[in-house]
Amino acid sequence: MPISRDFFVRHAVGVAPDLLGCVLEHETAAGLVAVRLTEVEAYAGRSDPASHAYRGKTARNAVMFGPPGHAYVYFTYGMHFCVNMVCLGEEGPAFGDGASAVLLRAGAIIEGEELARARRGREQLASRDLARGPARLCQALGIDRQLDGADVCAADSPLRVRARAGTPARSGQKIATGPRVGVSAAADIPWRFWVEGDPTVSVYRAHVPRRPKLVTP
DNA sequence: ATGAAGATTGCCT
DNA sequence: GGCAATCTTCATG
Repeated sequence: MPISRDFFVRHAVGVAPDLLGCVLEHETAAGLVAVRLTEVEAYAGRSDPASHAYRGKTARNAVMFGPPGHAYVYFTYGMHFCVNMVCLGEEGPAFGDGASAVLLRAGAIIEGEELARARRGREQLASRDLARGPARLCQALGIDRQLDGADVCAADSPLRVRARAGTPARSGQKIATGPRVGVSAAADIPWRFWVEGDPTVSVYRAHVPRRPKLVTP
């Protein structure tokens, strides 16, 4: 049974830490893959310079301006997908004027590891690396543009979120926070949340600006 | 129409 | 730690 929509009907900064320990599952003809989430990042809407919603609604980010509890999937770097959970906007219960979301950055595969491994391509990967990173997580679960807008609170949806059994604290886990990864703007705001000590949490990599384009003489 | 940057990753030295 | 891969999106001319 999927998580209640009410879970997402609040701001992303509140939702993000509560998503740790929840399960995201994607069911396809090939089978089902499920991950227990271990790392997420919150993005506020219009007020957040790092958010895709900062400059208003466009064709790409339209789902973020819709109702909470749906997936916002985007394509980046010419080859990778990342998935977010849409939450409530900043300006109250009226949908369409806020657009906050939580980026799912990493998790541990708890079901369908064989399929996840096949999708990831590399046979020699350690289990912990299968969904360690936002684009890897999407690749392991087979998430692509087709799932943009999918309702993760509906039982008949191919992409669903299941509530965690207990709080991380209850199972002896601590939640750590820090600056978001890969964002140049608002780097001082600690809206990245992860399960401390979990081996599936992604390793930090500094963002390197690309070298300038080569001009032909 | 054009171009620069991007919520990244894998492989190289 | 550095660099290439690869293409969509958005801002600007």
